[in-house]
Amino acid sequence: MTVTTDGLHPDASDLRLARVLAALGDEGRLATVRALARLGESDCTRLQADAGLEMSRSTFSHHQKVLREAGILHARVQGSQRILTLRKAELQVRFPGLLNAVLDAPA
Amino acid sequence: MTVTTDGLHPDASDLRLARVLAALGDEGRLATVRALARLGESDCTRLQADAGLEMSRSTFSHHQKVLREAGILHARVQGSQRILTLRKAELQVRFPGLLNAVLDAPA
DNA sequence: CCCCTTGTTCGATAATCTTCGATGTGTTCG
DNA sequence: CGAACACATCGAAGATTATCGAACAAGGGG
Repeated sequence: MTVTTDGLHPDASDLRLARVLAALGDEGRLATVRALARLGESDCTRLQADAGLEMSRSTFSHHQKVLREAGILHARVQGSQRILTLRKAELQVRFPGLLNAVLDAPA
Repeated sequence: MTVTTDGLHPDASDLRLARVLAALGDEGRLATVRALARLGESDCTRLQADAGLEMSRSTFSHHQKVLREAGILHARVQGSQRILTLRKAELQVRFPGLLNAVLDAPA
């Protein structure tokens, strides 16, 4: 059998539209997603800086968790840091055109 | 001169992405938008029923206001009722592909 | 082994959102 | 005019979310 979930990231088929939209419906999280799209991948510290977010580390961690639990980004452990990536392909399969529309939209 | 705003609906150029996404990031409001896309246009009472929303009239009015202030739908007065329509064209110009992606997405 | 860095989790507080019933406003109809 | 209808708005209660600092866990380097 194929294990499709790790308990941290929802399975691609479980992504719920309202939840994805709600996660993206916050300026800070939207900036985070845009920055991650530019960077391709990044650790948390750099991503927060690149997104221009002045908030505590714990608050950013919270927002990152919201994005992760909505299925928008993926985190993998690399040494002492977590490398974040957008789940572009899976989002495209489930909600065709959605992420691109968001990333291409004016600020 | 051209009057572009009526105080109730944001101007097309003022639509903010995060606000639009936040407005859509709620199951009830999402169902409302989907139903309105099917109906083309509708008064509030019928739209609420068609969207399958069991909530008080005042609560629906509140959600309708959130959608309107985000620039997603338009209300015009017709006699004693308000006729609601999606601002499809304006959304398409400002955020190409976004509304279609939402409407075409699986529930 | 200590310590610094990275990031999460917890507990508290503040802000925002949801929901309702009551009330108000304008419309239509008898 | 008066009742019935369609919605909006107000004010309050409850739920959810945002935010922070403190405490915690895991890695990497001296």
